[in-house]
Parts: sequence; C-alpha cells; structure tokens
Amino acid sequence: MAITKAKLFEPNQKRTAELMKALGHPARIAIIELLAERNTCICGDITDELPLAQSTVSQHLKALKTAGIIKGEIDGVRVCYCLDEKGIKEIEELFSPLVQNLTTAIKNNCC
Amino acid sequence: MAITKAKLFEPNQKRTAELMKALGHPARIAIIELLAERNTCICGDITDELPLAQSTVSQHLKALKTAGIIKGEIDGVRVCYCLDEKGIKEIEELFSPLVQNLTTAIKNNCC
DNA sequence: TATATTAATCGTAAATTTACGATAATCAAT
DNA sequence: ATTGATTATCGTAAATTTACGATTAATATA
Repeated sequence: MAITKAKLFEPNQKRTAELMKALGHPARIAIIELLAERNTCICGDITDELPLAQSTVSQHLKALKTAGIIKGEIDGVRVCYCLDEKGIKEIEELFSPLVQNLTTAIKNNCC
Repeated sequence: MAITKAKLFEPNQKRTAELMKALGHPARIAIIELLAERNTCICGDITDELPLAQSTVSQHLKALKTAGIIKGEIDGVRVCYCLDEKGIKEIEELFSPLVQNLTTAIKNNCC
C-alpha cells in the first residue's frame, strides 16, 4: 500500500468525466450532431428525429443543458435549442489534449 | 408528428457514446491518464493511486477493458495494464471529427 | 374565450452504476 | 506443502439512469 492513496480526483478529471458522461448516450450524441448540422437553432422537432418519446428526449436535453453543452431559449410556445459556446469550448480544451496525450502514449507502448 | 421518427441510432453514434460513457467517470479518466503518463505498462499498483477500494478499481478497469480502451495481460501474480491501441485509435477517429464539427458549428450559431 | 400546440415535469418501473467488504483463484516464494 | 501477494468475482446496498405515459403550464390561434 504505497504512496498516499488520498489523491482525490482533480477538477479537470471531474469536469472531463462529467462532459463525457453527458455525451455517453447515443441519443445525446444524435442531438448535438443535429444541432451542429443545422446552423440555426431548431425548435424541438428534435423529438421527431429521434426514436424516443417526447418526455425522454426532454430528459436528454436537460442532461445536456445541465452539463453546459447546449442551451435552450424560450420562443413563444416553443423552445429554441442550440450548442452552448462555452461548453463546446470546454470540450475542445479538455478532449483534444487528452486524445493527443493518449495517441502519443500509444506509440511508446510496450504491449 | 412530422418526418420519419424511425431513424434508429447509427453505429457511429452508438460506438461514440459507448466510448464516452466508458470515460464518463473521474476514476476512469485518472486511470487512462496514469497509463498514458508512464510509457510502460503498469502492473496494477493503480489501486494505490486512486482513492477507491481495490474491488472498485478492478470494476473500473473492467469497464475500460470492455469498451476496448485498455487491455490487461497476466504477468505472474500481477496483471499488466496498458492502453489498447485499437481503442485509442477509435477514440481519435470518432472524437476528433466530432469536436471539430461542434467547434465549427459554434461559429455559425444563431444564439 | 375555448382549443390546440409545445415542452417540462411528475410518477413510476426496470435496469444499470458505483461502491464496499468478503471471498476465491492464481501464482511466487519459502 | 504452506504462506503471502495480487487481482477478479460475488453479494449487496444505495444511487442514478433510462424510458414511458399522464399531467401541467404556457402560449398561440380560431
């Protein structure tokens, strides 16, 4: 039982995991791809594009919103969803170095 | 209730989500960073580096292994863990375009 | 004003995740 | 052969996730 063992997880690790987790469902991947595809906000015909009930899609939207990846703006009866610039920037800033790190590490792998 | 609604999730979306989900926990982020950091395989003193019980760490290792991100090789009493080249390649090939896609999409965002 | 539309929330069920201690299995060393 | 070390698995509890239908709240339209 070497070293400290008390090393709690670092903020970066926790935030990275949080973002990954938010993207850890095909429906939520589909949603952000949809939002990226149409360069205008789409007002919840997202439901029509997914093989899921309206309430379920709403839940997934909430998950993405809570993670800071998308944001929704009320527009009359409808709600306008789009990618949240700040969250996407965070994804870029956290994921890219990680992937890079892993990719270079692989090259010096012993097995 | 417009359009089709029958569009099941695409394989890429499912696989991306699967990988994201596997990385959706700070302990598992910590583990892969640890494996990347030491450019040699490490024989499971991973437990000592994490604030978690041995059985819990073993579970997380299993999750990463099942997702194809790491692999473990038995070496006597110990088990040698390292990043799985194929999985890392997949991460690179799936995550990078997605992040790129989101990043460029943000620029034409309406909100 | 009454009705229809949109989307969130509630209630709920089933499945999965996370965590732990205890145990088992495997190998190394004595 | 016995003992010790390492790691997976089992059993289990608590929490979270995923999904749905039903309901509610808010707004637009007839």
